[in-house]
Amino acid sequence: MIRQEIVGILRSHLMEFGYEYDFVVEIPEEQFGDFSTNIALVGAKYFKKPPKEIAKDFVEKFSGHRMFKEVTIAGPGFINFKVSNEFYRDFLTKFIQNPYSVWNFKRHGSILMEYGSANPTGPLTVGHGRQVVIGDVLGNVFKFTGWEVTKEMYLNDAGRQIRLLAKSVWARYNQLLGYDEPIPEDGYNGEYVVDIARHVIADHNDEYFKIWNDDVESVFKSYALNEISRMFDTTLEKIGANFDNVFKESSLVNDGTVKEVLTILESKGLVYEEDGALWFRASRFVNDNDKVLIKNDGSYTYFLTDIAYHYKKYKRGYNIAVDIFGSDHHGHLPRMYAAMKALDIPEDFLMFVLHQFVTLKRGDEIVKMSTRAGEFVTLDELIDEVGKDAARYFFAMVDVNTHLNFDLELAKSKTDENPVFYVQYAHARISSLFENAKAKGINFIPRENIELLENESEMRIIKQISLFDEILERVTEKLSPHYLADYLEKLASLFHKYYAENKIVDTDNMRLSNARLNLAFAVRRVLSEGLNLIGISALERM
RNA sequence: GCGGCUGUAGCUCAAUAGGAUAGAGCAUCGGACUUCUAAUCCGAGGGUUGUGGGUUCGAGUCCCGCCAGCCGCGCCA
Repeated sequence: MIRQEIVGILRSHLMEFGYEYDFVVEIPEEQFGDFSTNIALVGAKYFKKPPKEIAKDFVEKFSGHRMFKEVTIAGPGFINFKVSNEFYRDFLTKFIQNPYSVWNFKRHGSILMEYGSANPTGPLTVGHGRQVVIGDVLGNVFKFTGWEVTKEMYLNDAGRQIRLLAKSVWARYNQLLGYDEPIPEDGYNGEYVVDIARHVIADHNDEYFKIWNDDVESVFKSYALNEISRMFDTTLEKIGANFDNVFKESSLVNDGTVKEVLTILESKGLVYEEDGALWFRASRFVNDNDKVLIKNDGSYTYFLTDIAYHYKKYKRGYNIAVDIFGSDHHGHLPRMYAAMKALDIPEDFLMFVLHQFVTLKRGDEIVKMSTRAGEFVTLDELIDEVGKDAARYFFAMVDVNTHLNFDLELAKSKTDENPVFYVQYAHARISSLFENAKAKGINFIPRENIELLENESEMRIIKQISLFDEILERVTEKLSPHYLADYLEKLASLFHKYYAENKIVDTDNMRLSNARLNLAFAVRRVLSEGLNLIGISALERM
């Protein structure tokens, strides 16, 4: 917020000088000030003057400006700003009165977030967990910053994999009834497959023993789907993922969207037949090979239904669609962009977040997760072991592009090795301050005595508070939630330090106590908003 | 072979559109609880940013080559 103001002022001064070019206002190392700009350095080639002289011209314009305590030139020509205490105190007062008056969120459009999409053929994995948390947090932040958000999960209930699962369940069903039917090749081996078979037996006894046809397949398919959906729901609830909608692949076939898309592509001459299959001319739009839409056995590829899904997303009126996948799906991107172009859907409609993989560790030991052998650690087990808060925090705390090393021992530990509690503790600490104040007969009055705040650490904290909206914007621009976690840790750290150095509740100095409680109050507000967005609990007491 | 991501302190990670002396946490070592919660705080050590070139006032960041790791390159999803 403050940064935007500085940018604005600088830009208008730049225009007065008769120039227009890009520059940055950033937060430098503390010794240099609160904010800093390279406007004079970048301007050298336009002004045709040395950066330091240009800087001087700018600095003159700032003399006597109420917002700043100091504007100086340093190094090769940086202009450094030190914001006045008065300005910070005004900011704090406004913030406490109504945070939304200082949070600079515009009204944005509508956005459809798709994530956690999985074949309903087995339990959600740890990898899905990362994806779900990234999606959930991004969705929360988008909503908070003024977007209309729909969080959606796509269920691939129409393809070959779900049929394989049905057949696998049927094989287990026969085995349970005493016939040694082998699991199909590429089938599913996990224990949950046996559980589903048990359900079928409970309801139908040996009705389908050694009988396999299309009708039987659809029976087993629906048992499998129901069971797996229930498993998904349980797990998703445990990790606190709030989907607005589950979208079934099969609905695109049933409501004719797939056909509609095929018709459009055909009418544009973008499909052709070869080897008994129907192909899409992806190579016309992107640097990739053509792709199959309909296989030679007449069934649809995942690609075709996914095109239909995205066509439908666009038709549903969203401004932007964000898809979150594991990085193993990056091969899917070019063909999707090609399809969007083919359907005349604007280029900036579809955005992807590809997150890197998760490695589970127990101390130094890597935990093997092999899906085929059915010996994976499921997301469910992970949450049971480390808890929702730790799981979410760990998934949200690193850049989506960074391979995540998830240390189970660390996530579980209740010691200060664990970064999860740091922020929560700051929140709990402040809550206890207020209890303490109350017990000592200090009656907290919002916005009173703020003029008594004057030391460096107090100003640092207010500055950090003032950066909240900008950090959230960054989360949505860069599509990575880790900026928020970093921010909250920094704020918590500043507060812990402040707490250690200053007595906040002090009956010998009631007015100062009230001033400091105001500051603590604002910190707690930001912490709880931030923790909320990440989806972990803001505790009153620890 | 081609493509995507990654390589930063012993470990896990940051570094805000190319900015100033590359920062945190953990671990290690040394301090701080008769005083608002020590799940905290203070201090110390720890680096040729994988490697070799290039671009410029300035490179962890951009370009080219090389090395290493992960992931793709299906009529799987």
